[in-house]
Amino acid sequence: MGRRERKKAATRQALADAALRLFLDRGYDQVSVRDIAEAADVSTTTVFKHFPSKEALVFDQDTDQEAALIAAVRDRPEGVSVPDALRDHMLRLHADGDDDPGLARFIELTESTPALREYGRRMWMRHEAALAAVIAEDAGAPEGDPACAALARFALETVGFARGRSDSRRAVEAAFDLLAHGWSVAARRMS
Amino acid sequence: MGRRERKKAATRQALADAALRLFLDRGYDQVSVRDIAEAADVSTTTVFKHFPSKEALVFDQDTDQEAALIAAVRDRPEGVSVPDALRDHMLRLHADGDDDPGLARFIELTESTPALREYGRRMWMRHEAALAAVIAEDAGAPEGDPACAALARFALETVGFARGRSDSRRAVEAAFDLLAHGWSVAARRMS
DNA sequence: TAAAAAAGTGCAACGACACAACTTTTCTAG
DNA sequence: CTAGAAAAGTTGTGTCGTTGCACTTTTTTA
Repeated sequence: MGRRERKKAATRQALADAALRLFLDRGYDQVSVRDIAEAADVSTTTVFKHFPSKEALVFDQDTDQEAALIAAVRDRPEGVSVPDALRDHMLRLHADGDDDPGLARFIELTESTPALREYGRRMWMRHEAALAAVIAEDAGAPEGDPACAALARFALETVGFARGRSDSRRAVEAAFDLLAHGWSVAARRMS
Repeated sequence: MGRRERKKAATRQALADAALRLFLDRGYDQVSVRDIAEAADVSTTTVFKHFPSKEALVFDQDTDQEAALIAAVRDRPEGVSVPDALRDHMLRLHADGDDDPGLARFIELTESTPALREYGRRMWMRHEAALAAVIAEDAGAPEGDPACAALARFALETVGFARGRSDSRRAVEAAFDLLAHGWSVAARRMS
């Protein structure tokens, strides 16, 4: 990696770090892009050369969730259904927030800020097509099969559904209970 | 109704009309709030006294969809399950767009504009709590029961899910097929 | 009927973001 | 090793959505 790309990555990182620090400190709406630019010692417009929007500053680290999602379906243990594998994956995601306090702070920030909640949801839902594709492939259904797409959509929705609910674990389980039975019938029809 | 309220309603209507006309004519992003204000001969600030945001100008007519939704569940014919009743309701909504050309233009506008799509979705999803409540009441489940809430959320999601899909009717049906079986099991457990 | 409460309206301004012109830095071809 | 292409960064300027403050008008109450 050349010096150029290293410097670019460095400014990008500096911006994301400064943004997160300021957001956690003062709250998202109380920090302007100018503040962030100044904290990272660059001009305001430079921020938008690195990030498409103010919200994108928060969701910098792309912890390739899509790959994990796909792996959860494809590499599930023998005898486990697709909905069950997805349910376990979602519950695991929830559990991650419980031990890492930094991640918990991050989640609390994104949940309490409407703009960030929406943005995060959009990012998360982008994986619908990819998830639907693995499900279809796994079930031997044609690409773009509505039942597979619906399962993908609903499964992804569960994390948004669980938020703000008193018992989020139970909410996820109830949601997947709803999906599991219908899926077993649909899957039987396919193969 | 006093003279004051009449004038207020008049300006509000003038704004909504001007906005819709301009949006359909030039496209949402090509029309500024200042344009709309000028077309209705008021100042820019006045627009926001009547509507909370630019998007709200489009969704002016509140065709109380929530009541229809609740009625679809509560007044469903004997022997029809809740998911089936909701599926029929959603399919009926889709059919509405096919005969009224004005509504079709409106839908096309909201679907092709990202900001409007998001806003419309948020408005639509607001009914989740109310829908979950009737479902719970109907099933004899406690208020806030996760399974009922999940069914409400997923049922509302189906309209967003069907959009942009080649065969939207089939998409809705596939989605409800997924829900119906799981629901019959859950409902059995309750009563 | 006078005063106070409430509602309507507008000006100026802020914050996010786009765009263009220009400078500086890094990479690459000869 | 150097000239110049290419990319990164800066500055300035402007647009658009949205809001706070001040002002005016209408309605209500004493």
